[in-house]
Amino acid sequence: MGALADLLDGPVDQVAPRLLGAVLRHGQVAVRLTEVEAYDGPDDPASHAYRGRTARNGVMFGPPGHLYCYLSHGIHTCANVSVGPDGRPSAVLIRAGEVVEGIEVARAFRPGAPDRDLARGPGRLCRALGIRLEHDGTDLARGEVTLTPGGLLDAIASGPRTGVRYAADRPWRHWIVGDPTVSPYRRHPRADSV
DNA sequence: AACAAGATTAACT
DNA sequence: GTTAATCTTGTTT
Repeated sequence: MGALADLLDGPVDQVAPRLLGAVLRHGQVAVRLTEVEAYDGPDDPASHAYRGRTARNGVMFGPPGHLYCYLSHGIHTCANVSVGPDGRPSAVLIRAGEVVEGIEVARAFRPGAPDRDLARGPGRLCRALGIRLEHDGTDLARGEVTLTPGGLLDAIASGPRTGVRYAADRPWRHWIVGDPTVSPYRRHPRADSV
Protein backbone atom coordinates (compact mmCIF):
# COMPACT_ATOMS: atom_id res chain seq x y z
CA MET A 1 0.00 0.00 0.00
CA GLY A 2 1.21 3.50 -0.79
CA ALA A 3 1.65 6.21 1.80
CA LEU A 4 -1.59 7.94 0.82
CA ALA A 5 -3.61 4.73 0.97
CA ASP A 6 -2.19 3.97 4.41
CA LEU A 7 -3.04 7.45 5.61
CA LEU A 8 -6.66 7.14 4.48
CA ASP A 9 -7.23 3.56 5.60
CA GLY A 10 -9.70 3.08 8.44
CA PRO A 11 -12.88 4.60 9.86
CA VAL A 12 -13.28 8.26 9.06
CA ASP A 13 -13.22 9.43 12.68
CA GLN A 14 -9.80 7.82 13.06
CA VAL A 15 -8.48 8.97 9.71
CA ALA A 16 -9.46 12.62 10.13
CA PRO A 17 -7.01 13.59 12.88
CA ARG A 18 -4.21 11.83 10.99
CA LEU A 19 -4.64 14.34 8.18
CA LEU A 20 -3.46 17.17 10.41
CA GLY A 21 0.03 18.16 9.31
CA ALA A 22 -0.40 16.61 5.87
CA VAL A 23 0.24 18.85 2.88
CA LEU A 24 -2.32 19.49 0.15
CA ARG A 25 -0.92 20.83 -3.12
CA HIS A 26 -2.38 22.24 -6.29
CA GLY A 27 -0.38 24.17 -8.83
CA GLN A 28 2.22 26.32 -7.12
CA VAL A 29 0.48 26.46 -3.77
CA ALA A 30 0.85 24.01 -0.90
CA VAL A 31 -1.04 24.10 2.38
CA ARG A 32 -0.21 22.28 5.61
CA LEU A 33 -3.50 21.16 7.14
CA THR A 34 -4.27 22.54 10.58
CA GLU A 35 -8.01 21.88 10.88
CA VAL A 36 -10.25 19.09 9.56
CA GLU A 37 -13.75 17.78 10.19
CA ALA A 38 -15.12 14.24 9.74
CA TYR A 39 -18.46 13.34 8.16
CA ASP A 40 -19.66 9.77 8.27
CA GLY A 41 -22.28 8.83 5.71
CA PRO A 42 -25.37 6.93 6.70
CA ASP A 43 -25.19 7.47 10.46
CA ASP A 44 -24.41 11.16 10.47
CA PRO A 45 -27.30 13.63 10.09
CA ALA A 46 -24.84 16.40 9.26
CA SER A 47 -23.38 14.51 6.31
CA HIS A 48 -24.36 15.35 2.76
CA ALA A 49 -24.67 11.59 2.25
CA TYR A 50 -27.12 11.04 5.12
CA ARG A 51 -30.11 10.72 2.79
CA GLY A 52 -28.40 8.51 0.27
CA ARG A 53 -26.56 8.98 -2.96
CA THR A 54 -27.27 11.98 -5.18
CA ALA A 55 -25.57 13.61 -8.14
CA ARG A 56 -23.66 15.90 -5.81
CA ASN A 57 -22.36 13.50 -3.20
CA GLY A 58 -21.41 10.57 -5.46
CA VAL A 59 -17.70 10.93 -4.75
CA MET A 60 -18.30 10.22 -1.06
CA PHE A 61 -19.57 6.78 -2.02
CA GLY A 62 -16.54 5.97 -4.14
CA PRO A 63 -13.05 4.80 -3.22
CA PRO A 64 -10.88 6.79 -0.79
CA GLY A 65 -8.44 9.44 -1.92
CA HIS A 66 -10.68 11.53 -4.16
CA LEU A 67 -11.80 15.15 -3.76
CA TYR A 68 -15.43 15.80 -2.96
CA CYS A 69 -16.04 19.47 -3.78
CA TYR A 70 -19.29 21.36 -3.33
CA LEU A 71 -20.44 24.96 -3.48
CA SER A 72 -21.37 26.54 -0.18
CA HIS A 73 -23.91 29.37 -0.12
CA GLY A 74 -23.47 29.89 -3.83
CA ILE A 75 -20.10 31.49 -3.20
CA HIS A 76 -17.45 29.25 -1.73
CA THR A 77 -16.03 25.96 -2.87
CA CYS A 78 -15.25 23.55 -0.05
CA ALA A 79 -13.12 20.43 -0.43
CA ASN A 80 -13.26 17.03 1.26
CA VAL A 81 -11.12 13.95 0.90
CA SER A 82 -13.15 10.77 0.48
CA VAL A 83 -12.38 8.04 2.97
CA GLY A 84 -12.97 4.33 2.39
CA PRO A 85 -13.99 1.67 2.22
CA ASP A 86 -15.58 1.90 -1.20
CA GLY A 87 -19.35 2.07 -0.76
CA ARG A 88 -19.33 3.76 2.63
CA PRO A 89 -19.96 7.48 2.11
CA SER A 90 -17.47 9.15 4.44
CA ALA A 91 -15.26 12.16 3.92
CA VAL A 92 -13.06 14.63 5.73
CA LEU A 93 -13.72 18.33 5.19
CA ILE A 94 -10.50 20.28 4.91
CA ARG A 95 -11.26 23.33 7.03
CA ALA A 96 -8.01 25.26 7.31
CA GLY A 97 -4.29 25.25 6.78
CA GLU A 98 -1.06 27.19 6.65
CA VAL A 99 0.30 28.17 3.26
CA VAL A 100 3.79 26.65 3.13
CA GLU A 101 4.55 27.08 -0.57
CA GLY A 102 3.53 29.53 -3.27
CA ILE A 103 2.48 32.16 -0.79
CA GLU A 104 2.90 34.91 -3.40
CA VAL A 105 0.29 33.19 -5.55
CA ALA A 106 -2.08 32.77 -2.64
CA ARG A 107 -1.64 36.42 -1.65
CA ALA A 108 -2.51 37.50 -5.16
CA PHE A 109 -5.90 35.80 -4.77
CA ARG A 110 -6.70 37.86 -1.67
CA PRO A 111 -4.96 41.23 -1.77
CA GLY A 112 -4.45 42.77 1.64
CA ALA A 113 -5.30 39.70 3.70
CA PRO A 114 -2.88 38.73 6.47
CA ASP A 115 -0.91 35.61 5.57
CA ARG A 116 -2.46 33.57 8.34
CA ASP A 117 -5.92 34.15 6.86
CA LEU A 118 -5.09 32.93 3.36
CA ALA A 119 -6.32 29.39 4.00
CA ARG A 120 -8.15 29.93 7.30
CA GLY A 121 -11.57 28.42 6.69
CA PRO A 122 -12.77 25.90 4.07
CA GLY A 123 -13.79 28.51 1.51
CA ARG A 124 -10.60 30.50 1.86
CA LEU A 125 -8.47 27.36 1.70
CA CYS A 126 -9.95 26.35 -1.65
CA ARG A 127 -9.48 29.86 -2.88
CA ALA A 128 -5.81 29.84 -1.90
CA LEU A 129 -5.24 26.51 -3.64
CA GLY A 130 -7.28 27.35 -6.71
CA ILE A 131 -9.61 24.40 -6.07
CA ARG A 132 -12.99 24.85 -7.73
CA LEU A 133 -16.17 22.87 -8.24
CA GLU A 134 -14.80 21.19 -11.33
CA HIS A 135 -12.18 19.46 -9.17
CA ASP A 136 -14.94 17.31 -7.73
CA GLY A 137 -13.90 13.69 -8.19
CA THR A 138 -10.20 14.42 -8.66
CA ASP A 139 -8.08 11.38 -7.79
CA LEU A 140 -5.32 12.44 -5.39
CA ALA A 141 -3.10 9.72 -6.81
CA ARG A 142 -3.16 11.26 -10.29
CA GLY A 143 -1.02 14.23 -9.45
CA GLU A 144 -3.01 17.35 -10.29
CA VAL A 145 -3.93 17.76 -6.64
CA THR A 146 -1.83 15.81 -4.16
CA LEU A 147 -1.91 14.99 -0.48
CA THR A 148 1.34 14.18 1.30
CA PRO A 149 1.28 12.67 4.80
CA GLY A 150 2.81 14.81 7.52
CA GLY A 151 4.67 13.79 10.63
CA LEU A 152 3.40 12.86 14.05
CA LEU A 153 1.85 15.69 16.01
CA ASP A 154 1.40 15.84 19.75
CA ALA A 155 -0.90 18.78 20.33
CA ILE A 156 -4.20 17.89 18.69
CA ALA A 157 -7.57 18.94 20.05
CA SER A 158 -11.08 17.81 19.10
CA GLY A 159 -14.44 19.49 19.49
CA PRO A 160 -17.86 20.23 18.02
CA ARG A 161 -18.28 20.79 14.31
CA THR A 162 -18.53 24.27 12.89
CA GLY A 163 -21.64 25.65 11.28
CA VAL A 164 -23.65 22.42 11.13
CA ARG A 165 -27.23 22.30 12.27
CA TYR A 166 -27.48 18.61 13.12
CA ALA A 167 -25.22 16.48 15.30
CA ALA A 168 -22.98 19.49 15.82
CA ASP A 169 -21.64 18.17 19.10
CA ARG A 170 -20.00 15.05 17.74
CA PRO A 171 -16.36 15.86 18.50
CA TRP A 172 -15.27 15.33 14.93
CA ARG A 173 -13.53 18.61 14.29
CA HIS A 174 -9.83 18.26 14.90
CA TRP A 175 -7.20 20.96 14.95
CA ILE A 176 -3.59 21.67 15.86
CA VAL A 177 -3.55 23.34 19.26
CA GLY A 178 -2.37 26.92 19.23
CA ASP A 179 -1.99 27.19 15.47
CA PRO A 180 -3.02 30.67 14.32
CA THR A 181 -4.42 29.41 11.03
CA VAL A 182 -7.20 27.39 12.70
CA SER A 183 -10.54 29.01 11.86
CA PRO A 184 -12.71 30.62 14.55
CA TYR A 185 -15.46 28.35 15.88
CA ARG A 186 -18.98 29.42 14.99
CA ARG A 187 -21.92 27.39 16.16
CA HIS A 188 -24.91 27.08 13.86
CA PRO A 189 -27.65 29.43 15.12
CA ARG A 190 -30.12 26.56 15.38
CA ALA A 191 -27.69 23.75 16.13
CA ASP A 192 -29.10 20.67 17.85
CA SER A 193 -27.21 18.60 20.30
CA VAL A 194 -26.37 14.92 19.68
C1' DA B 1 -41.63 24.25 -12.51
C1' DA B 2 -40.89 26.38 -8.31
C1' DC B 3 -38.75 26.65 -3.83
C1' DA B 4 -35.99 26.49 0.34
C1' DA B 5 -31.59 25.57 2.50
C1' DG B 6 -26.93 25.72 2.96
C1' DA B 7 -20.14 21.73 6.18
C1' DT B 8 -19.28 30.37 4.55
C1' DT B 9 -17.41 34.87 4.51
C1' DA B 10 -17.04 39.82 4.56
C1' DA B 11 -19.07 43.87 5.67
C1' DC B 12 -21.94 46.12 8.42
C1' DT B 13 -24.02 48.45 13.19
C1' DG C 1 -23.66 40.63 17.11
C1' DT C 2 -26.21 40.77 12.65
C1' DT C 3 -26.91 40.32 7.81
C1' DA C 4 -26.36 40.26 2.80
C1' DA C 5 -24.27 38.03 -1.01
C1' DT C 6 -25.16 34.28 -4.49
C1' DC C 7 -26.29 29.80 -6.90
C1' DT C 8 -26.35 24.77 -6.83
C1' DT C 9 -28.68 21.02 -5.30
C1' DG C 10 -32.30 18.31 -3.48
C1' DT C 11 -37.05 18.30 -2.49
C1' DT C 12 -41.73 19.36 -3.22
C1' DT C 13 -45.60 20.72 -6.20
